[in-house]
Amino acid sequence: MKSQGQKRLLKIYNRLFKHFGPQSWWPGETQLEICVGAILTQNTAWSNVEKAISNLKKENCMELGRLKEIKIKKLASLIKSSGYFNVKAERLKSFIDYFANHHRGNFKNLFKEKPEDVRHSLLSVKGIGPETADSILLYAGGVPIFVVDTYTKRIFYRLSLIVKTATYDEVQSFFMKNLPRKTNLYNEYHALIVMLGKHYCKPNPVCSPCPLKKCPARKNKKF
DNA sequence: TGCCAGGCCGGGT
DNA sequence: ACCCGGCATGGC
Repeated sequence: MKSQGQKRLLKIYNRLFKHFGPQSWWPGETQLEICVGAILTQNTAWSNVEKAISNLKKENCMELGRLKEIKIKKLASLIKSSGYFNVKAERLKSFIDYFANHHRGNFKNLFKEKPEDVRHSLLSVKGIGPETADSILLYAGGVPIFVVDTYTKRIFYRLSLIVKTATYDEVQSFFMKNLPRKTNLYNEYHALIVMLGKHYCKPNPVCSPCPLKKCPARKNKKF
């Protein structure tokens, strides 16, 4: 027996999927690249991250050994376009150190632990918070865990499905309680939410062509 | 031009 | 336990 919440979330998903088509995330070729991208895109437009990733590749630095050796200043200069380049260089380094030291730089080793344990240890790495950890779990590890971001909160608050003050964990469990635990569904759903958010769901609600017709922000209501 | 972008940390209350 | 400033580039 499906609850109202379950039906509503699936309906929204279907509408977004129909509108935008399959997203086939993550936009990265390797598991390492997904992790790097997840850190670089923190509070940053993906277009800025792309340049940084292309710089890293150009210097053959999208590779564990090189990332271990590279000096922090050099790394920062390569990822400049992604913003916060000093903190992000530190964060990349702390992830790389953790990954190399605890898992011998092998993703099979990382993901063979229980997902809760992987999440917990990722969160203990300085610079990796819940969204980055969950992005790594879902998109690099194929773990069925729902990724929450600012768009998710904004959109589903406007749809009155969550409260304004809902925490990351609260929003995540709302989705996971109301959706089947399917990696592919979570993968596409989050990607579609980002797509919607980028193009239609700005902080200042002026969203007339938004495919979610029930969203009150279409009428420029204040939130 | 100011606002915004696929967060997170650390210090202060 | 919350709250807030700091971190920074690039696109519109």
